[in-house]
Amino acid sequence: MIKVRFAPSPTGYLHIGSARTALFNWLYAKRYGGKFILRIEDTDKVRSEKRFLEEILTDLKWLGIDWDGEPLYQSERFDIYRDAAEKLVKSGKGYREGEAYIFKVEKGRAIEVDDMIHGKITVNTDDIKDQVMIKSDGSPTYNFCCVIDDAYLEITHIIRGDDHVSNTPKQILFYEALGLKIPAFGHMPLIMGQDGAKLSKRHGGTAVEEYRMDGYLPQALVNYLLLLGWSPGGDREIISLDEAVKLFDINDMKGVQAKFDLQKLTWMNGEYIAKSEDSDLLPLLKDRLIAIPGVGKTPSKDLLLKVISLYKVRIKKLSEFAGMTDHFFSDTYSTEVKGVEKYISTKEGKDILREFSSRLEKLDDFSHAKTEGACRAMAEETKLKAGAIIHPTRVAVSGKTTGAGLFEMMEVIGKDEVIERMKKAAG
RNA sequence: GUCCCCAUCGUCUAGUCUGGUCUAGGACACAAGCUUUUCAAGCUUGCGACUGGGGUUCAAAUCCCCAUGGGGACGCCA
Repeated sequence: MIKVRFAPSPTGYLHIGSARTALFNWLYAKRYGGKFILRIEDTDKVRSEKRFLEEILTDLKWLGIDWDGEPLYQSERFDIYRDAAEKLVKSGKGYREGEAYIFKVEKGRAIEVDDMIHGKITVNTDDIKDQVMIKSDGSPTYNFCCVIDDAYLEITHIIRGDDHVSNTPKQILFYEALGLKIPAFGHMPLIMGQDGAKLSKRHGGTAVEEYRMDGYLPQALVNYLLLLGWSPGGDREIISLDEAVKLFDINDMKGVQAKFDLQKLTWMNGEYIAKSEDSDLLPLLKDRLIAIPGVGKTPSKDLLLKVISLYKVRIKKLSEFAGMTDHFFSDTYSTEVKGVEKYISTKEGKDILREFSSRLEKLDDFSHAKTEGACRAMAEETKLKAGAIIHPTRVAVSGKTTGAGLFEMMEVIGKDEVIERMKKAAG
């Protein structure tokens, strides 16, 4: 059976690159009906923190990645690592240097790795120094405990970032010395920033959590990450996790480093938001709305759903929603100074608002069809363009020059409030 | 410096393994237009790439070599 693992170190948040590694391992397991194991690499007892681990697990779940069984903690296995090192020293394959256990590397050998993504990689042991197995403080080195645990967990395929290719021959040496079965390896290229440098904060954030907070949908982030280094072939781009499980083939992974394009991720996020059900968006948007000053009380579900259906096509990130729609939920909404100056600080603007609001007042039915009819009729009679009425009204009612269609907006806000705002703006 | 990996539009990529159907396809971004009450969406069009040089072959984006460029690793970090 296929068995893969993801081995985060709880010394920080979940990096977007690590999330991608986890994602492809998970996909590989799901694709072939295998198991996906979590191993916590907490050998650095000083830097490892519980809160980091919790956040990593939260992020994985958020992305839709689940794991089999309980995670394995390396911090609980120091004795096992030491025993293995001890054995190698006793058999002459290693030596002591103070408290440390060092592995002796046999020179002049070629180590071949048949990488699932890169193909054959050959390294000469002349380029590998003797390797520390157990450090002077008693903790194991990464390469050593990694091998012991991967063998213990019976991992069949190790899929990880390219930054590990140089670790692989070292680890193979350990597998051989310990008489353990060597798994298959696949190294995927790293994600870079737009400028080709290592992905960092200035490229839009490296923590999965940051994207969650900024209002990216997990489906969008996963879809985007999927496309970085993998393609099912052809023109397919919008792919769900379920579909990816069916389509995934590690042979389709590219050996090329890809640059992280925040613009494309954001575009994709907008696509996912627009296609989401209003009711699915509601719980995600509600908390963000309540958090902004002025809204205070919890808006009604009915009102929220109406506004969501009007605005979900206009936002690219969930975080944009509150600022664009505050006028539906509060009378202390934000206003654009420029819009006010242009449309309602002028005499014409005020005249139009007075005239239009008095016409609206006479309506019993405040549906968008009726209010639009009133607007068109007024335009006809006064020889004004409809836009000349609409623009000042929009600013008076919403404080903004952009947004949903004016008449739909007015219908949602309601007659009394609309008239009040218009009169107030007209002075 | 040494070792390893990689190379198609600005970016992500299809095509490369199994040379010919590629005057290289799609998406993001950008530009123009249509639609239109604004914005967004939508539709149409445009811009835009096989890193360079040698081979192999009737034929190369596709195979080989070299150069160049990019990345990674050389920790008693993980």
